[in-house]
Amino acid sequence: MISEHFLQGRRRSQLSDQEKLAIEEMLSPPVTIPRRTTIIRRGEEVSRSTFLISGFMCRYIDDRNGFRQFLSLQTPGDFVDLHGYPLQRLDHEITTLSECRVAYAPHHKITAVLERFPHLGRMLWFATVVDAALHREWIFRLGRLDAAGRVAHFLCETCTRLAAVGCVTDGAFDWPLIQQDLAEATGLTSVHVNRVLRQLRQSGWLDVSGRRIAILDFERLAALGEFSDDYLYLGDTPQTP
Amino acid sequence: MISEHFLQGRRRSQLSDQEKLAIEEMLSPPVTIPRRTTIIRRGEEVSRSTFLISGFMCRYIDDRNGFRQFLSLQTPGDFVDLHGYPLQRLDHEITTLSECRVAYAPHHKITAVLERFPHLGRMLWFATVVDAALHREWIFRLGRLDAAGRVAHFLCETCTRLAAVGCVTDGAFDWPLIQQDLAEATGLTSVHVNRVLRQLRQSGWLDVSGRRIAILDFERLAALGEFSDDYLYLGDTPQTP
DNA sequence: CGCGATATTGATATAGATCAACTAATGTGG
DNA sequence: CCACATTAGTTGATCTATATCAATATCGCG
Repeated sequence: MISEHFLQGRRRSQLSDQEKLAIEEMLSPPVTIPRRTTIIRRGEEVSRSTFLISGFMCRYIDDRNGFRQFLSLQTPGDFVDLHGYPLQRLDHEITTLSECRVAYAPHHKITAVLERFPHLGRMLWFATVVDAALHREWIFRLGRLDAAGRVAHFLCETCTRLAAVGCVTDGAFDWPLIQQDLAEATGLTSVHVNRVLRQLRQSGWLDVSGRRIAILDFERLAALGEFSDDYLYLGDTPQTP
Repeated sequence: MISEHFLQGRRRSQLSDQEKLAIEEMLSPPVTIPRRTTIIRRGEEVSRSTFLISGFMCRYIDDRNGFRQFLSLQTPGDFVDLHGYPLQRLDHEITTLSECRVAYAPHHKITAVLERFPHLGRMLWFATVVDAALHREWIFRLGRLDAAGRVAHFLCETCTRLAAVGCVTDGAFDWPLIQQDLAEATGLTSVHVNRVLRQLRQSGWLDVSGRRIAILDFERLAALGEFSDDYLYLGDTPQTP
């Protein structure tokens, strides 16, 4: 099942078998996109949304001088631009960081499905407001944490999200981001990210080798980054209205 | 009409008279809240959402040491915590900055109304994803702009939003925020905000007097803050699906 | 009028940026 | 499979924007 990771670890259990099937039916056959490919540009009108099956993507905004600010890291199971369905025009770019497997949901199909399954509409709405909750935590991270805290917080968040979709083994996960990407996510320079990583490595809290990261001391990283996973809305299953 | 400013300047024209009436009916009678009153705390379960009729509110997250990061400034016509409807538990605090007039929408009433008016559901969804678009721009602002740019961008955004609901005359609007608030919105200290404001005042781009702000040179401020209003989704009225 | 809250200014400290090599990987065509 | 090119990572030296600390001035209100 293509969308098996959608809302996994959140309220997926509230989806009926019929609804899960309906999601599958609104998705096109999966396609593969090479790494570092931009699939949406700011200002673009969109008529379909992208579901990420495997790989990493990110959303970002470029400033006047081409400096880039990441807005989100997208991991398997994310409906990357579901907000494009109500918005119809996007205010940011989207690009692949690794080779990605995706399936598209044409907006007219979403509309058709939601007419038959109104409750599924609330679940999709829920997915977009969780996305906004992540944005809020990013604002906090950039506004109030120092360099080490930002990196730690970002890694804790990513690890927790990846764990929820089964992409973490023994605290380690694939990591296609280069240090420049980390810098663009945390509002730092790549030079400073490099120094922060060294510090975390030397403390024995982290291991970054090649294209993989191992979190060795999650507790300490979480303390450093003032991370708590409540804003991810994992694990709880109150009824979606 | 209590909710006359809801989605004003956006897709309000798509609301039928019946739908506008339905919104009115899901709102409780307006109440007044004194300035600097916290109405929601992080982690709190919510069973109603708050519509802001007049006054200013803000959402924020406190860090471990009580330092505060604003996540948003809420202006008249905002459905401040509509995302609480699908989320059911909030990940941030909400407080009034000035005396505010609000009306509450109990979630069970929203549910009832949406059953009768599915299209209204898409409009509410649209309102929450626009809110997320603002969050994204705040991430950009904090991650990529310097102090003066952040202040300028924030003021341009606020002025544009207030203008859309008719709260700006001759570039001037009420301003209950103290410099400490501006600092908490822009990730700076109040001392530095003070210096940036002086600079903008001396350049003749701005006039801050008492509890009012006048934007004297919007163009230059917008250039300084790399502001463009596209992410506010004003003025266009593509059909909400 | 007087007191607490807010704004302003100056002096000094510092986290992180910038600039500039240099090294280590990774990839590629012959 | 090697030679070379390209990309990514690392380190040191220096600079600068903003924080911090501290004092004073002004505002708004009871």
